[in-house]
Amino acid sequence: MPKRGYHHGNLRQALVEAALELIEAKGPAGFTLSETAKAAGVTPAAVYRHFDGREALIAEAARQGYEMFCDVMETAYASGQPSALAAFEATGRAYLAFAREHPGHYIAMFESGVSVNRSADLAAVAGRAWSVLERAAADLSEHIPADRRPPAAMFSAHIWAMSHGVVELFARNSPGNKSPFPPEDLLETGIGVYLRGLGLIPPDRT
Amino acid sequence: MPKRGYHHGNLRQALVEAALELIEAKGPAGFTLSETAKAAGVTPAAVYRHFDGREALIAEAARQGYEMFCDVMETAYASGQPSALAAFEATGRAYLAFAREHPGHYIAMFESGVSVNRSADLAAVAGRAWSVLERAAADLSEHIPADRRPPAAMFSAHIWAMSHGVVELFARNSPGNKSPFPPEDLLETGIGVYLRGLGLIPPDRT
DNA sequence: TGTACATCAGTGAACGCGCGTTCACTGATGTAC
DNA sequence: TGTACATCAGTGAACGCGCGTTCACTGATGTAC
Repeated sequence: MPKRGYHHGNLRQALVEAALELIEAKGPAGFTLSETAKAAGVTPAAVYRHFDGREALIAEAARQGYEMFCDVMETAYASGQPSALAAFEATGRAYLAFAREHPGHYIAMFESGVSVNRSADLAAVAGRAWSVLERAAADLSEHIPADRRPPAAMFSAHIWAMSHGVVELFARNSPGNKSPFPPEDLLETGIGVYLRGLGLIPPDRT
Repeated sequence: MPKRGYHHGNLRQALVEAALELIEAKGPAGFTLSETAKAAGVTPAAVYRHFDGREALIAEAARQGYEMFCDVMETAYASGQPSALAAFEATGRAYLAFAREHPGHYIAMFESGVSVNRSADLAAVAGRAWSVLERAAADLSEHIPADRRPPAAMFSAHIWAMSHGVVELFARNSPGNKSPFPPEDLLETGIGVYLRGLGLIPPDRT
């Protein structure tokens, strides 16, 4: 880290990180441009050297989140290859791990109210993330007889919905919303039951 | 409706309804006490005749939501009896129907940041809602051999997670987040696959 | 039925606050000669 | 190496705004006599 004088050096990224910490600590509504600037040790006006405004800052945080999310999903997918099942299960675990390790990013991506269509960049990277999950689902569904096979998009939508639901309802340390089970277990078993329902894993495997 | 003069007549409920419409239209962050008062045709200060403040107003909206939610869940559950499966499926459908028909309530309940432990009333009614789903799951899981039976709480957590995920990701008209399938279908098929995974419905029923 | 009065739901003005944003500026950095 | 200068990242003061909340008040309602 170079000396910190009048010029910050890398304020842009420092702002994104300060924003993420605030979002993580106080939720999407708790984030303000002014507080973010203060947390980065800078005047609110300085933010405008790097971003068009408040929304652009959150959007950049979300974009970086999607970028990382793509990476972890792709890595997980590759790690399970050539087994379609192993690849799929790895992406499910990666999803939850991402949400837990990067709650600020996750909130910026899904709960900040920033539309994914705000910019072409954002839409592109979000689409990439989506497609990893869909590819994993499509690979896996090839093991299902064609006449009983649900569309891969529906398959992945189910998994995404369950993953997101587990994150929102049980993986947040929201006061009083005590989770009856560790969210990892909840998601793992939930997906397990679901896959068994598709006939993709044997009925009596636990 | 009595004449609308200086005294409103039923301002308390009118405020709750105005708040719900605002939440529905602009999301949980878009809700403000002042705007709610204006929408009800009243000065912001008048709100304090009926509520302790901003939070108390949202909490009351959430409470009424949980109340209705309990009712529809219980009705759905009863409607499927004595078949545990029919009762369970009806509660799933009722969940989504509630979220779609009463988005303001749903948001107040799950996305407004109001803790369910804010008051004893709220906690009690939320617990009741929770328990309907759990009871439906418990009934149904009795048809599973004891050694392969997941805890009913886990079972219902899975279903709740998938339901909530479908609502959040696919049942909102958020711009650009186009749903590939109608959310009703998504949830119905998702739960169907899940139940098949538990061996609760025959493998080749569609 | 009519009058006096208590009640209390709603008014309207005011408050302090933090927000996002703008603007002319200043001072550190780095390049040209 | 040293000086002049352009660049531009950050300052600090100011803005208008809407927020939640408070307060003394006013005027409609309904009850007692």
